[in-house]
Amino acid sequence: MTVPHETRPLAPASVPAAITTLRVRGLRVSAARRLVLEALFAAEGPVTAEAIAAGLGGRLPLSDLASVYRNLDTLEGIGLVRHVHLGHGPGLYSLAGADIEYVTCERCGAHETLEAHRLEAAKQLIERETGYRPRFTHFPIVGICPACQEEGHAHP
Amino acid sequence: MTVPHETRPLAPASVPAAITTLRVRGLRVSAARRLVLEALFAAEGPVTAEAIAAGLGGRLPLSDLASVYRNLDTLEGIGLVRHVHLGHGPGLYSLAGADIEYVTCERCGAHETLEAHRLEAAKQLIERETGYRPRFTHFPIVGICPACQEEGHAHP
DNA sequence: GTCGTTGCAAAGCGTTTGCAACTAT
DNA sequence: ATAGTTGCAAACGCTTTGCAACGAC
Repeated sequence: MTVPHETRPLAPASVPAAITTLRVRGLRVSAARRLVLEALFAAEGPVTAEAIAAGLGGRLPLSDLASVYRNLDTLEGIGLVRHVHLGHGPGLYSLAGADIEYVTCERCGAHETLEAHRLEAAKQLIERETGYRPRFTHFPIVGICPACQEEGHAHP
Repeated sequence: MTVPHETRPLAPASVPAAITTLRVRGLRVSAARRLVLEALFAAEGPVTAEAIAAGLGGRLPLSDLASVYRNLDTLEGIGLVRHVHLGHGPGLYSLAGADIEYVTCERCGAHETLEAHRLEAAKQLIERETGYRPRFTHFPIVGICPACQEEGHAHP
């Protein structure tokens, strides 16, 4: 998915609900695909494909990493899943529910989630100034968190 | 450099000026290092390490890609160079001159540069709302450019 | 039976690292 | 002479791809 979220997020309420969506779209319901969904429902917060493949550290069966990536991509394509890039590490995947945006600290990696409407005023200023309509869902706002600001500007 | 720009940007005026900075810092002035600087001065806009190693497509001698990365890192460490990640591709390097920030389109990859002060009001709103002080120099604002907005929200 | 999907292995991309040879100081 | 630096090759982390076997429909 080069351009995610072109489909409106569907905010699945449960694994069965998500599976119904799969069937409606004519996609098959395989064990591997079901596992990805279960992992995303079981996880608290966004997780790596690696973590899903590892069964969230033992809570679920292992699956093949390549298949996890393929399934995440498929699920993202139909709007059930989204992912965000916080800093340089691996992408973090989650269910495509509420309209969530991210802020992350480029110094310590801390991050926060925000309901999109809280940034609406700022986004409109940016749009007026640049013409671009900002979306902090796939790539976050990157800056310096409060704790790192207090540490002065010295190297840790 | 995990956290770039900790040193104030020095805005070198010319290759000789940058080389003076190298000497002041006690760093050696090798041919490879000089070539990286020449490439950055010769390039119009930010360029990939690959492009520098390729001599900007013939305009300069070839150099070793690993050395280019090491030198870019060194030069960034002393504040002569910065780099930005626009989308998923390779990092783009430039001389650390004026306080420039970026906006990029996640749909078509277009991007614009902005003097940082133009976004000051928006950044203050974000800081008030999140506590984070935004910096769009290393990671840009990502959104949808005017052209892609007009194309509606359909897939291309 | 068909065709989407899987698991495995291998490749891909951008970047970093180990190391002996080199060279700026 | 003594570091810092180079070039090469090999590894890295994350993600994608080719392909035969498999399984949902």
